[in-house]
Amino acid sequence: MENEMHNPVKPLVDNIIALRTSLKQYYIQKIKEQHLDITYEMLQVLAALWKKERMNQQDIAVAIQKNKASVTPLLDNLCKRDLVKRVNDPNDRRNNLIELTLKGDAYRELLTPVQQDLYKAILKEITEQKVLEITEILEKLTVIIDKQ
Amino acid sequence: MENEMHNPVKPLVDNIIALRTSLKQYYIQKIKEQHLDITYEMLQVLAALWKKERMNQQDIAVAIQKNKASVTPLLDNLCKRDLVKRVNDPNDRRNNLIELTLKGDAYRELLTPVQQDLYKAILKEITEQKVLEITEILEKLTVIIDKQ
DNA sequence: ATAAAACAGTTAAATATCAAACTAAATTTG
DNA sequence: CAAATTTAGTTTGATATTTAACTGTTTTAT
Repeated sequence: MENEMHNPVKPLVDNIIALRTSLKQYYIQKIKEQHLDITYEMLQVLAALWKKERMNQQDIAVAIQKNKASVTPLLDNLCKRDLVKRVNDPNDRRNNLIELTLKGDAYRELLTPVQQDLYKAILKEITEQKVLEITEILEKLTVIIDKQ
Repeated sequence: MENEMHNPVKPLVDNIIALRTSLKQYYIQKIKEQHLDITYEMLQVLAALWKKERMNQQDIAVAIQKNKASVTPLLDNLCKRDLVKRVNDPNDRRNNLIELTLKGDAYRELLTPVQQDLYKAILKEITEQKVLEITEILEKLTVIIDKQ
């Protein structure tokens, strides 16, 4: 959002949006280089499942910060590509438990290095101390905004 | 993106995405409170035009960090709502010059306070010095990521 | 001057997003 | 225990996003 006032927060907001765009573009490019037929958003789902298998769709929605109505078509597309499968939960028939297929798990080996490369590149130029410090401030910022 | 390693960059990335989501949600809520029939993305276009009138679509795309193919339907929707109009550029017939309508300009009075309120709320809890500092680091981060 | 390249915008097709309304299942409450 | 509420997931409808191919216009280079 822009206006004519001089306010230091405006460039900050712009940079947050730009940074998120750059992150997304980074992953899109790496996915393309490996000729994988997935989107950034599908990668977000896979990454969440690499961390914790067998989540239901609601858990996935929370983990990747999306609306549960967005998760339904995302999982449809991941199933179509044989990367995950939906499994009934016998203990609570409302749940779809989401499981990685072998292919979905194999993508881990292809894509976690991509993540690690980026993290290493960042830590080569910014100290861990600084990273922790701005993480804390961004967290605080999120709280402030959510309070409004 | 997640994995099992302990890496301080992971929480930073998560916070960037969360913060962008919070920002978007903040504006969506304020738009809703005023019963305005626009999306966050349309607001981004309007805000760019409040700063600089009569941009072509390419300029708008750059200003709001979107693909030019995304800008076409965005402007279609803004025209449909009578907030902007497309004007032919006699000097370069490739260009659509985008102009605010009276209604589009009136939205400025409704929505710039929303922006200012947020900026003030942030500066009440985080010093200007800190804001400038993290802006600089985020800028640096974007450069690092784009270089990969 | 003309051919090639660059540029602005649109379109198509696939995907993603969100709110709201909905179904079905589980839980809470009186 | 039955009714009310909550929860998980889907659907719908409108919008946004991306890449790639395409049209028309302008600029560049020979």
